[in-house]
Amino acid sequence: MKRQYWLMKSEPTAYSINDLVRDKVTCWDGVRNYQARNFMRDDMQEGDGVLFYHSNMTIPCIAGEAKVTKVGYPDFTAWDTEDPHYDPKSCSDHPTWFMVDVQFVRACRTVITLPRLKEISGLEGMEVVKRGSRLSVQPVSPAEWKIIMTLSEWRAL
DNA sequence: GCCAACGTTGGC
DNA sequence: GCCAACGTTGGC
Repeated sequence: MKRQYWLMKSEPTAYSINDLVRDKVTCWDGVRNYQARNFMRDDMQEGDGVLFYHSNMTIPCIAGEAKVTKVGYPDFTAWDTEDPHYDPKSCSDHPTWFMVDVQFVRACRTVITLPRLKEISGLEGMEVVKRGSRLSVQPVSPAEWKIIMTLSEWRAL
């Protein structure tokens, strides 16, 4: 299948691009929204591009690029009663929640802020620039991806 | 810290 | 199946 692109939100206090630099690969656990779950479970393919987005900070921003290295599989943190995202409705023989693995690709030399994204012609349709957008995993069109790749210098590590 | 927007829950 | 109440997300 043709390569697809995504934007994935993380609160940097919980998990930041620097954490991904350190870990190289991480499982994207803790998503508890059906629409976001469906993207991870049904649509994401190995090699897909990911924009790593820092949400819930003073100035939200795209902070780096990652790629999908493992397609959707059950989010086992949902079965862990100690986990903050524990969900008693999910059981291991019929999991409710799914996650993917993502691998660090490169970081923005200077992050691409949300206010800036809103000013860029061609990005008006992006989910993340829309008011009230809460979806934490969202598709990005090839055209949008291409534009965003020109908006920062990218630092491979 | 506030609050608008949104998703989920549960009573009916 | 409707919808009010509630909890959460996330920009500001």
